[in-house]
Amino acid sequence: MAQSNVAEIASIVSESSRAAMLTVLMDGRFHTASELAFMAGIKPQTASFHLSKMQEAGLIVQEKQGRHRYYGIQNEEIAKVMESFLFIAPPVKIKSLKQSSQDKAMRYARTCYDHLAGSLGVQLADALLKTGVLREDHENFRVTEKGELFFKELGIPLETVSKKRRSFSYRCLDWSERRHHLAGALGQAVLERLIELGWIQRVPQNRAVKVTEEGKDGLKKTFGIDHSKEGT
Amino acid sequence: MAQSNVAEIASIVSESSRAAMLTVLMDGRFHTASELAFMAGIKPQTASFHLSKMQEAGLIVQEKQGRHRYYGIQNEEIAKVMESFLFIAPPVKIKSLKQSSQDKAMRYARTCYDHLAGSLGVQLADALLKTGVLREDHENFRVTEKGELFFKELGIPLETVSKKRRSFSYRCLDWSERRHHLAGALGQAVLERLIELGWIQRVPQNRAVKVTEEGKDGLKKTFGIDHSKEGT
DNA sequence: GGAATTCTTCGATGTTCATCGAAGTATGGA
DNA sequence: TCCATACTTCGATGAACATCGAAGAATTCC
Repeated sequence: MAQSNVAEIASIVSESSRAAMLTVLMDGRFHTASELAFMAGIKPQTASFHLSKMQEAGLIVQEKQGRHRYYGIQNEEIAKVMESFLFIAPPVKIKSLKQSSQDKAMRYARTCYDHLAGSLGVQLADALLKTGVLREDHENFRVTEKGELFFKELGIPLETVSKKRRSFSYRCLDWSERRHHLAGALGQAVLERLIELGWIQRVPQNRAVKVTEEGKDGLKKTFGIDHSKEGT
Repeated sequence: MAQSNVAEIASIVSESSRAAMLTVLMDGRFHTASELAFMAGIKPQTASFHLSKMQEAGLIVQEKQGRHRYYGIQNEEIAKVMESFLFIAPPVKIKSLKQSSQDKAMRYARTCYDHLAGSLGVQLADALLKTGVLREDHENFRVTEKGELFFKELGIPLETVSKKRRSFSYRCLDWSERRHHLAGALGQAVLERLIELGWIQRVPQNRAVKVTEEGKDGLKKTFGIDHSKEGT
């Protein structure tokens, strides 16, 4: 009767190999087909089959580069929905000490698609609100006059950022904190800049990011974020 | 490898009969097993099988009443994720004139779990913000002092509403409007009150709601909402 | 107590779909 | 030109699972 297309999207995500690949892609970076196959523990043929299926469904995009094919999440909205899944997905059973510390690290700070999430991401958004750099404006954050100066001093040229044809600065819900953090082009720019400054570093294996010693200092001075403990 | 539980939840929703039943349940009301079976176009046995599966997964809850078993969406979070699915699900292909006007009506005003959504829901939240009844406060709306008086006059006793053990007044994202509307216990209370006042009426077949003649008048006077056209 | 209703459990059936081996296409390098 | 790499398409296999008939449990009505 009331055949909904919700089922179609869900059926894509429901397969464990595909879900695994999507989870990998949630780091916001592009990955090759064979890399994704390896991460999901399947043969390249099978991965190819799944990837084309997900591409057809509009969940991911492909970019050819020589004999490699790079795959990435289609856009922010897809990433957002994937993230929202974690809201109701039962918490992962922690089996090992290693997993436990990984989980802790992820909850503290991770990338969500192309911006910063986790406790650190939420603290950052909070700090920017509190100091009047950003203001809440319906679904989005808005940069105040004071904010324009702030980002300039931080080394983020807003003119360039706002030229990209995507939503500039919207609020993204954080599954571990259940609070919003900063997303959109501005969120991406901030993440990039923090990495560039050497304040945080991506962890190669997963979406977690690590705060460096300079980072602790810089985050304290620039944003007033004091963090006594963090994940491994 | 990195077996995610996201896949488990998705696999529940991915089956078309289950998706159909969940869609029906998204009106926020409880329905009997046989009613859901009929709506999904399957035999009672099959529906029973699906319902127990969804219950086990924590998506829905059961309530026994005599020889009937009533099923409903587990909680707001589940409803929220279901709603967020519609964000990325491709728009339904409109085949008939009837479908087209149904779609129009749904977009104009519908229930989202237990509160008001659609264009009307968003307009309402906007109006309450503009007049200073509510204020945005992170993920939630907050009732101002002025607001307390407002709701009292509207016939909604806030003391009673806030006693319920659930989030009082949070912001829910609207798939058709891509804007937030009012959810939580307060959102439910407002919907109930508007129905009680006879300003809006539920449509039996689906989640759409209809604004009555008194409703047009009342919404205009109380909230300043002027609506020139609505769906059928 | 007996009949009707509402829903569930069990078992058999058939279809859908993920998987991988084998073979085919494109790209890059020697 | 030939080979290696990266990825795809095709076809066969096997397993998971939705479906429904039949029969069983629980409840209400007479």
